[in-house]
This record gives sequence, structure tokens and C-alpha cells, in this order.
Amino acid sequence: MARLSGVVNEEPVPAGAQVADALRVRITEGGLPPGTQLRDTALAAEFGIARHTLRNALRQLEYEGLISYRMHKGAVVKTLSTEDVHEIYRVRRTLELAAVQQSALAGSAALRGLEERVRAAEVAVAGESWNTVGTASLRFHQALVELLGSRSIDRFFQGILAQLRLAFAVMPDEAQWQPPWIPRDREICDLVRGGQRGAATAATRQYLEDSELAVLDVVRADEMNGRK
Amino acid sequence: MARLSGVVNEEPVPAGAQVADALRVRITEGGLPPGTQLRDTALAAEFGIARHTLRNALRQLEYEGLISYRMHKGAVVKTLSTEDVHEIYRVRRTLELAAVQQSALAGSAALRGLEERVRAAEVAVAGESWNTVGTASLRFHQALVELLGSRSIDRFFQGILAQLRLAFAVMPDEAQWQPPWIPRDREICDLVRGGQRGAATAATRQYLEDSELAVLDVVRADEMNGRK
DNA sequence: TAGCCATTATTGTTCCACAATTCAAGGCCG
DNA sequence: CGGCCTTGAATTGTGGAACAATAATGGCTA
Repeated sequence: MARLSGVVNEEPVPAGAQVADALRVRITEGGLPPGTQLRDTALAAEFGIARHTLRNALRQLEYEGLISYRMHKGAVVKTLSTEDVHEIYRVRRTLELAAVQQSALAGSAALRGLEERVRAAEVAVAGESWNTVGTASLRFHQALVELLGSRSIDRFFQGILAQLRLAFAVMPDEAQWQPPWIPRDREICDLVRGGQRGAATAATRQYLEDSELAVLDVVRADEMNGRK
Repeated sequence: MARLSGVVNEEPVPAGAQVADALRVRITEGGLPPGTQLRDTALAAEFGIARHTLRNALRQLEYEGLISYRMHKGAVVKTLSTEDVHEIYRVRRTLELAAVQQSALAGSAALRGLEERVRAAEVAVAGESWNTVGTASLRFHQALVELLGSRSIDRFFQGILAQLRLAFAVMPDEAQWQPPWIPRDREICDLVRGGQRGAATAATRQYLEDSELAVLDVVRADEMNGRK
């Protein structure tokens, strides 16, 4: 008995999970800016599912750190505090630096993945929108962590980067921000692939340092906006 | 209106989360061995909550990796495969080794936590049950990772260790297994606190190597049992 | 204008219902 | 007698309505 999709042994996917995916995209793409109240009746109606099912989806996003729940106040798209940014970069330092240092043990497929992602980012810089560039850059760093070869760490790190995109979502002058970072991704990529672990570690550490400061600026600026 | 607990400004906690906590304890303590079917009507009745609410709790445990859901087949307490064990130890290597190497930057409070947990484990060895010893040892390794100073990594690692306890839950000869590991925890603790990062790294790496093999034996033995 | 109170919205949870699907048992056929 | 199919029960995934508890809102009073 054939399914609608061409793929055969496809596991059926619960409705809540599908909606969670859709919402995750919307949030990370900036369609639902930080601070947005997510009212379940409205969203359930929009997606054409029951309130319960939608709440399940929101639960998942809460677990991923994209939204925050407070009792009897419902779900809100998380707004990053400066402490949140510090936390994100603590994780990035731990995992990305560990990945670079262990890159000697990484499989060749993972290393090829690195190159692919950097190239994708470079292509994106040429013509695409800023958001695409940011996404491509984060995908590179995701690939970096994938050198560790751990699925659960990959999933965890994906959630962390998704949270980081919340900062991108509130960024004002978009076009100017991203491009300078891509050459540094390229540099890290080449150093790792060249087996120069020491230099790669240093470059990554500096990258994260600078990146954290830049993101902190964005978040602080947004905080001012909020207070005002 | 006072709550049952003495604490005052306590955030009210959703019912589903409370049940999730109770179930998590039961699973990690071995009350619900791996492979157990979790039928929601029965569990909902037992906890005196609605089916939807219970399913929310199960959802959370699924995210934590303690149970696995399959469409139209419901929730089952996860049974660790050998690949799962490898995955768990990949994470442990990454995070615990990173923690040991960064221990120079750790706060003194965190270092004191290390000592406390080891001592608790040593006390447990003296009189308590095997399960308490295992728990105490894992708490020490949790404290090790806490040296990284990242709340999200702590939460993530807690989930990983919870999964590891699924292996303990199927262990046959309980009393003999744990004690030898505690002195090695003590050794790692002292080396870290003494600032001997190199030796501490080596000791931790060897510990994880041996531990992984031991756990793999347990899981393989259990697999044989299952097939038979 | 500031503070208080009642109304309204929204959430967290419950109960009930029903289609989809799996599982077990029994019957049928070779 | 054994294997296969059918059938019925059990269980899951989802929907819908309801209700208490809590938060937000707006009007009223002083």
C-alpha cells in the first residue's frame, strides 16, 4: 500500500511535531520576533489543529529554549538577555573548541561537510539575503561540532544555535553585519582541514570572542529599545 | 495561602511536570525497567490526572531520552543498545575531558562541590545500597561537568547520565559492580583540585574507557537475555 | 489623577468522543 | 496439524467542549 509520499518506509509523524517544526522555522526566521505572545487558541486555529496538539508543539519548543513558559501566562518567544548570550557562548566555546581539538579523529565525510558549508556560506554572501548568510554561517559551525561524531551533541548544539538566531531576529542593520564573518569561517575551515589544530583553536577562540561581543552589542541595543 | 512546602515565592509548577519528575525518578531507580510499556490511561489513573496531562509528561521524558515514542505504539522505557552506550560515552568524553582541562578557570565553589560529591560517594559505599552508590558516583561526574559553568550543558549532561542509569537498571549482580569505581573518582577529584590537569585528563580518559567497556558488558548480557 | 474593584481573557486541566492503528485470538483453508 | 486471514478488542493520536484558577483590562470612585 503506497503512501502519498514517494518514500516507502517513512515513519508517520505526529501532527504536533509538524507544527513544532513550522513554528521553529517561523521563530528562527524572524517571523515571530522575541517577546511575541503565543496564544494557543489563535495558533491552533491557524494551523487547524486542536489546542492540545498545539500545546504539545509549544512544549517541545520550550524544551529547545526557543520559547519560555510561565504558569498561567502562557508561552512567549524568548528574548535573549546578556546572560543568555554568555551562556550560549560558553556552550559554543566548550563544544566548538573541543571539536577543533579532536578534529584529528574526525571522519573524512565530516571534514568534507565542513568545506561544503563554508562554500555555501560564501555563495550566500554573493547574492542572497542577509538571513541566508547568517544561517549558512551557523550551519558551518554546526558542521564543526559534528566533527565530534555525537548525534546527541549535534541535537543539543542545534538548539543552542537556534537560540542564537533569536538575537539575529532583532538585529537592525542587517546587511552590514554578517559578511565579515564568513572569511573567518573559511580560515577556520582551512586550518582544521590542514591539520593545524593549534592555529585552528586560536582562530576559533578569537572568532567566538569577537562574535560574542558583537552579539552582545545587538542584544544590549535591543534591551535599550525595549526599556524605552 | 500557604503551600504544602515551606518555601514562599515558589513558582507554581504545572501538574504534568510534577508527574514527569515522579516518573523520571521511577525510571532511573529501576522501578520501571527498560522495555516497559507506558500505557497512558493506566498511568493517568494512577497519578490521578487526565490523559492529556500525562501525555505531556511523557513527552518531556521523550525529549530527555528516557522513553521512546513510536507512532500508534505509545511510549516505552528505552532499552539501551550498544550504539546508545557508545553515544553516551562520546558525550561523556567530550564534556568531562573538556571540564577537566578547563578546571583551572573553574570557580572555587564548583571545586568544593567536587569534593563534597566524592565524599558522599565514599560514605555511600560504606553502608548504603548499590543504587545509592551508583547515583552518588554519577553525581560526582555531574559535578565535574559543572566546572564548565554552563547551565544548559549541565541540563544536557544530566539527561545523558539519566540514560546511563537505564543500563544500571538492568544490571544483574549489583553489589559487586560499583565499589571499585569510587576510588577512581577520588583520584580524579584530587588531581583536578591539585591542578594537575594532565594527569587528571589521563585518569579521566582511562576511567571512561574502562567504564564504557563495563557498561557495554552489562548491555550485551541484557541483549542476550532479551533474545533468548 | 490615582487607586480599587468587577469584568473579561487566557491558561491549565479535565472529560468525553472517535478515527486510525496495532495486537491477539480464533476460525478457515490447505 | 500448521500457516494465513479475518475479526474484534485494546490502545493511541487527535479533536472538541467545558470549567476552575489566574492574569489582564477597564471603569468607577474618591
